[in-house]
Amino acid sequence: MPYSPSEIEARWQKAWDKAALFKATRTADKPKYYVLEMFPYPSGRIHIGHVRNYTMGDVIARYKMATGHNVLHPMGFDAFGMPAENAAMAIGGHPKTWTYDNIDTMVEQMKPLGFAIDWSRMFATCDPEYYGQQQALFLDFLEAGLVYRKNAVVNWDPVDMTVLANEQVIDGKGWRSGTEVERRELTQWFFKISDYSEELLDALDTLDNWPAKVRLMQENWIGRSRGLSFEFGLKGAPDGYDSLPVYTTRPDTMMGPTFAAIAADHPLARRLESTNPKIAAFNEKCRKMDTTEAAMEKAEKLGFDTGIKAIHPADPSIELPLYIANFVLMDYGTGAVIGCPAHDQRDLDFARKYDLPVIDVFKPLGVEDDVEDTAFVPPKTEKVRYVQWHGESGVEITCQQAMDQTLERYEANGWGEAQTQYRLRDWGLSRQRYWGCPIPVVHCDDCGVVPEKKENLPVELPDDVNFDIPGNPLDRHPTWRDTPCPSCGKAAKRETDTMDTFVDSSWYFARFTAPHADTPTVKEDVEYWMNVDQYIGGIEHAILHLLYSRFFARAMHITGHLPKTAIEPFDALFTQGMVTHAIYVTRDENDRPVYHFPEDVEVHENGARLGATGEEVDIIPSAKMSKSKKNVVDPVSIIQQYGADTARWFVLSDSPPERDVEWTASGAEAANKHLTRVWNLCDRIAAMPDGDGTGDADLQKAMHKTIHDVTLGIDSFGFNAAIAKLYGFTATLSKSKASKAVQREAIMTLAQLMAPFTPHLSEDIWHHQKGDGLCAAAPWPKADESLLVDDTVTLPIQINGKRRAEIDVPADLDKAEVEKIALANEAVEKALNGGRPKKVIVVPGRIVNVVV
RNA sequence: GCGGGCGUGAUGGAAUGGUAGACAUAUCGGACUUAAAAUCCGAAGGGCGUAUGCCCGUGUGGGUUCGAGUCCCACCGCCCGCACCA
Repeated sequence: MPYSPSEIEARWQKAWDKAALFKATRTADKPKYYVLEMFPYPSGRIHIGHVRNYTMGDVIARYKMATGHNVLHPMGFDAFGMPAENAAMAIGGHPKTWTYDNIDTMVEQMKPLGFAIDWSRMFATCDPEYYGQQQALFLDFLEAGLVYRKNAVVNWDPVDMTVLANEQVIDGKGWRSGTEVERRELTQWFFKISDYSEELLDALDTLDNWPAKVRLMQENWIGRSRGLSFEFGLKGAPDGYDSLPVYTTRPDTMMGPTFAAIAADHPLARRLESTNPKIAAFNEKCRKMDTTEAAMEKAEKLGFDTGIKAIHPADPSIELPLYIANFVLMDYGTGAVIGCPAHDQRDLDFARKYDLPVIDVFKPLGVEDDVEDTAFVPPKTEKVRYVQWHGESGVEITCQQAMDQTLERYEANGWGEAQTQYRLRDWGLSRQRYWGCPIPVVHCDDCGVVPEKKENLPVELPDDVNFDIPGNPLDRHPTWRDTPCPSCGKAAKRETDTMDTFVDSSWYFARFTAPHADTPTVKEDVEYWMNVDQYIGGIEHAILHLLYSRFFARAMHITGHLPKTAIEPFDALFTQGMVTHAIYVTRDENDRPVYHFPEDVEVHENGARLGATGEEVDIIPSAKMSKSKKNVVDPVSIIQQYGADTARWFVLSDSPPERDVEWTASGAEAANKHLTRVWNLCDRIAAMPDGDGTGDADLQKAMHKTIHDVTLGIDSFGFNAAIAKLYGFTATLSKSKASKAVQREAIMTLAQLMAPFTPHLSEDIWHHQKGDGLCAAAPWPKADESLLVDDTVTLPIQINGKRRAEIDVPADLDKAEVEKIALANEAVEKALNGGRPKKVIVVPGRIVNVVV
């Protein structure tokens, strides 16, 4: 019988369904295991990257089932967000229809992959059942003081009359209108995540099973710094502005500042613009800038001299010019900075541009040169010579020591005080858009901002909206806004802002434990299933999503929705790589790139050409898949061509899971060949006559080594390495002359070890070999430790670190004996040339190095 | 600009500081076949050499070590994030 995946896969998926194998249930007799992949956005079709991501989770889920766990492996959709509205604007229709149609399509595409998912728990964040509970959480957070309102800046498109997301702002212009974007201040809702800066930072140390790089990125993002908080006296400022609070992380530079600067949105700058048209014009210019940090950092540094003088707190004779500058951010620190050009590149560029003096505070040891074009910014632990040191010169200490001593001195003299600051800002959750979770509050003329009553939840989105006119359809809906005030009952207006979609994804993992409950969570269920034992997702979520979720878990604990043990919701995190694909490109007459689908290209020995015209094609290897570059691989056609098992096997086979893997047709072909080989092998063994037993011991030994290696591989996310071992064992088995019973045991073990990757093929082999029950429900094989050790080992002998010979020695031979044998080796004797070795290093079981 | 990461044969990659290149692709050779495909077996980092073998080799330059792809420093290139993309 030929290997026929389409038939096999459908059959066994039905069998698993019937046995309800993947339904997550709470029982007392087994430990639980919760494995979760970051849920997808319903963009339309599944992507080969999804296949890889969910296969990784599925390997873990199936492995944990086989090792005796109650496994929770759910799937859902992160379904609110801009693309649905954009689609509604571009092609008509309704975001809701577009979203749910996409979800249906994607579920239909995912099911044939045979994932061990409990589909009964599926939900989308745009289900009123889900977002109604999210509104309940919001109300609890509000009551607990975790949410507040303040003014904040948004990107405003003056032509489309709408708020733009950062990604909709391209080079400072609106993506549709092409007009210059303005900054506009709106009153918006914020989560008090900054109150938890210290805790979120300190608790990173407990996340042992998170990648170190993610913890480091979060640490830097939260950004704890110890610095000096002080006030400049102001000379020539308007009444009521006598002093200016400033914070600096480099107190030692207080000995060399040459200017001070404030943000264009600083209250003082706003006060000045009301009477000075030039300042008003400058501030206006600053406000037209992109609001992203990257854009601010890259933009040309601009300043406006206000004419006001800032008086140095430690020495009133120092008067610094006060600028308004576009690189100072109002929402970090106090919105005012001290400029020390010699030791900050940005300050130096600014000083050179506006002809400000540059005062060296310290110099490298043994160097006299003054700072010219490059600021001197050594690591804080480096010892330098302070040429400006509280009136002295020539003090040699580290910057850190200088900062500490300066802080002490400033505090002692009452010039300022030491302060710990965090870079982390509060999380603004208001979005001026339709397709999101409505913020459940009401604005009443008499009572102000009033929370909606819980019994009135969910506050559902109205369906009768259209997107012909830009702006938020909730704002112009004729009736939706009208509602009685929950407090006094008078006519009032609903909040029309919706929530950031990051809110939706900040607690879905908890909701999966009781997805259809009429409270956000259910005590017994969260207590049983939380925490997520293994979370899997892209590195692009290293900061925002993961930090927001950590905050949310704390907030949910405070409001009684999560146990204390779940405030760090993800015990282990794994960040997986992308699936990439070569891009095929030719150039048109204007040298612009023209992209081609892989199926239109014929790859030949030294390149590729277009099938239709024979034109040579440039190959850009291993690029991120994108529709516009035509290098997207459709999982549906791969499954039709080769079957789900091949797709699953291949996406994990060639690269370590944390790295990108390039999809190649030849690689998929090879994976398919291998599965066919295993299938044929099963057939052959079933049909073979009983042998004489030669090689039984060798095959058993190889089998137990493979069990050991594959188990280790799965446990440590070494899926590609585990697959390499499975290739090796398949080759061993196919050449084996062992007896039928031993070969049968070997092929069944191979099927089991492959089952997390290729569950359908494994199930079929299991069935053919008459295994008990379902392979997916069979207990994981155990390696016999006694068969894992070899009696003899081959040791390489190095002479001066270069390999020159090999010796075979008993594995348990002691060091002195090994050294004796090594020194008697021909190559070693030749190198020694009758002399004695300077040193002999013997690493048991590893290597011998003779130094001559 | 700031923060984080990555860089190994023709290609994807393997390698607790211990024989660099496992496994796979592409390539080449052989078996089978009238032939091709499929399948099976085998070769293979580069250079020199009939060969035992010798030299070189993990982005570049330096350092630590008996020993470095792995650790440290600097540089180059690419990727991710930068708070309203999901």
